[in-house]
Amino acid sequence: MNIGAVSEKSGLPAKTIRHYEDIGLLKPDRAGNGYRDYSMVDVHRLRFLQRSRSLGFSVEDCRQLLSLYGDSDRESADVKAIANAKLSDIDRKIAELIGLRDMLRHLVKNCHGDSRPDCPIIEGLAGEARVQ
Amino acid sequence: MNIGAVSEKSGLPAKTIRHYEDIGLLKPDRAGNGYRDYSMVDVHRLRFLQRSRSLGFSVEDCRQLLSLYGDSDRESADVKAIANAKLSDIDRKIAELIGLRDMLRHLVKNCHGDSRPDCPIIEGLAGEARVQ
DNA sequence: CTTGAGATTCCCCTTACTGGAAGGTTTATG
DNA sequence: CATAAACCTTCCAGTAAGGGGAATCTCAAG
Repeated sequence: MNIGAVSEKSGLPAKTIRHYEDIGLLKPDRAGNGYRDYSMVDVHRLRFLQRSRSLGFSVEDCRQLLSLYGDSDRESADVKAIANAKLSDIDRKIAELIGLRDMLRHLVKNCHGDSRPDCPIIEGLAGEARVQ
Repeated sequence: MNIGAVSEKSGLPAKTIRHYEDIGLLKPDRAGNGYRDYSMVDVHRLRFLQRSRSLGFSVEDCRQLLSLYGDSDRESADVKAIANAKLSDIDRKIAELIGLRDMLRHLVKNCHGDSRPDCPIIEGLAGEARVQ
């Protein structure tokens, strides 16, 4: 599969896919003409990268997550530790997104017509920032 | 309030806070000694930036979100449109995080001891990528 | 009054892409 | 077959969003 098809299937620009190869996140075969030749496994890795990058995980986070199944030398205990750490991150992100969503919903609801909302949304914006 | 205190309250490094000022996301007062002097509103904006950046929103997304309450010239319909667009993004992100979490949980559960997991997790990694 | 913590600016470095040039390949068309 | 469009290659340079660290200044404590 050529890079264009993979780009479409993964939702990532070809530039980014080549970049991920440069930094060692995948190593597609090469066809006789020099074109990169991707497998479905590559597509899966790239879709995964697209998802987790857009959710705020760093490339190094993604590399760890990808190593969870890709590295057959890795010990199971190690896999579990990494996965559990990432699970905490994910739970926190979910909670924060829900907070953000509720805040925005409140803003939309209290935004009644022709002038700016007069609710004290600014405090909601900051999450649990009730410090002083 | 000096930048150190604000850094602690917002969870952002001082460097980043100055950077956000450089790109126009806030404009703290200056004390007589030249030090930046932050208000609680600044702290709220920064906490908000910290949260939404870590959730994968770009700085420009954040700028729009911040403008939802900061710009008194903005029309309400405009506010609603932006907020609703961001709400869709947030809902999608939440769904993706939940998918990621379930995938990782499955991995942890099926990771029984001393060798690499033998479940076909690689397909789970790619989300709903059942294309061919 | 000096010493250490914290502030300032400035400049360069890093991460993670992104755009564009210059050129080779494949595919569709006259 | 020719040739043009579409797609691929590498390479180099630029952007976005900070981070490191020097040189200097200021504030609080002893």
